[in-house]
Amino acid sequence: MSETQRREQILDAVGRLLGREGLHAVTMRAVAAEAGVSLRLVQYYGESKERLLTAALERLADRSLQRWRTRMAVRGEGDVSEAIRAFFDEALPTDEDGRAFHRVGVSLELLAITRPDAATAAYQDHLRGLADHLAEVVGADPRVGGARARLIATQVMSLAHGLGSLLMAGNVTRAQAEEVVRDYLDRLGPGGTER
Amino acid sequence: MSETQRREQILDAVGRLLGREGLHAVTMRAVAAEAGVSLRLVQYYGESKERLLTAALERLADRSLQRWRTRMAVRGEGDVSEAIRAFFDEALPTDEDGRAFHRVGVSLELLAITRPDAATAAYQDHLRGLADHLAEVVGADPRVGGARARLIATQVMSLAHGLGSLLMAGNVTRAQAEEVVRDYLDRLGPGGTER
DNA sequence: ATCAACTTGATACGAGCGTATCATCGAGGT
DNA sequence: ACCTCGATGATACGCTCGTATCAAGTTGAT
Repeated sequence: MSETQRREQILDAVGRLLGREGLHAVTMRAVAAEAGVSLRLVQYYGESKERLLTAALERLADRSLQRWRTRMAVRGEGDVSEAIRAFFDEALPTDEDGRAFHRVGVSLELLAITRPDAATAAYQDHLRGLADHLAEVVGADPRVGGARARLIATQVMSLAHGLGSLLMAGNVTRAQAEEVVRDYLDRLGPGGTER
Repeated sequence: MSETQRREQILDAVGRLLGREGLHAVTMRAVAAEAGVSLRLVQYYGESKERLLTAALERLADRSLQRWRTRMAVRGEGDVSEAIRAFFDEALPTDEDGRAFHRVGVSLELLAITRPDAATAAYQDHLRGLADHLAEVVGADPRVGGARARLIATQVMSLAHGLGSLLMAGNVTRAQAEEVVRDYLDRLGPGGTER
């Protein structure tokens, strides 16, 4: 097995643990068991727990961004509000995959908030990448200015993040969340450009 | 020193630790040091770490809700969008207190998400209490129906939570956050009732 | 004053953590 | 064929964690 394959095998295990049980479940030994390798191998490729976590989080952030990018690319043109709706659809934790991703996100957020870590950089990179791309999609509509596209992107990301949290906590149902999104989009205007 | 004073002294120490350094910093020994008491006392009043954490989180949640309640009460009547603006003002982590509270919130969220804990109940209670009160304030306007008030409350809470995360991560500036809020309120309509 | 019940402190214990050590394996260049 | 060096496994070390234990101190009713 090649070095990069080994590395991916281990980083994937970290990702699965994060998604399934959260940050506290990620120990070197748990990663080894999840990946089906020895503890020594996790040390060998991960170097240290901090490096391992950072690498895994960067990988996950990259992946999510890329997944979102390809989804948008395949969708092609279309209404801006349609694109935003697709973003919500992708971002809200409605299935187990989405919930796992949300757990990863909250873990990363907590890490970034409470430690002057390298995780901070990973989190910021991820947010910036997402915001950039979303602003680009919104700004593709000629009726929307660049600065306004950025604002809407921030607003949409915020709403999606917060709504995701309420959804995960069981504080709102999926139907209620969808209604909130629909209402937001309605008020944004059919072209996403009103005001 | 009375029993309840002791209890508060210790729970406050937990709260300070959570706000300053996050969930991972809360150990029985760290709580003891922060409260200036012996480890044994923390055990004695906290019973166990899980109970201690749960009690501290419930206390913090209650407090924040109460603070928000009194703030709204003192404000008295006024425009609905004015009340929502005040909510954002209170909820967004713009000063160190607000940031500490946000750290507590994320800690609680992660706990609620990754463990079938008692923390889950505390988190849900807090969210529900906040949503109830916010919906009540919004619904006080005769132009807003009850169901719609609930929807707006959910939307506002989501936006505030998500925007707070972006703010904490340094992904948006305070000015940008305020602009996003202003834009949202503008689109909501002067009476908070449009559509 | 006495005794019982509750408080407080010092210390110990077992478990799990991240990390380090050391020996063995296996493939590739010479 | 040999030798070298990265890859892998088994095991150990030191630390911190939550919790338990035991003794001493304190308080209040009688």
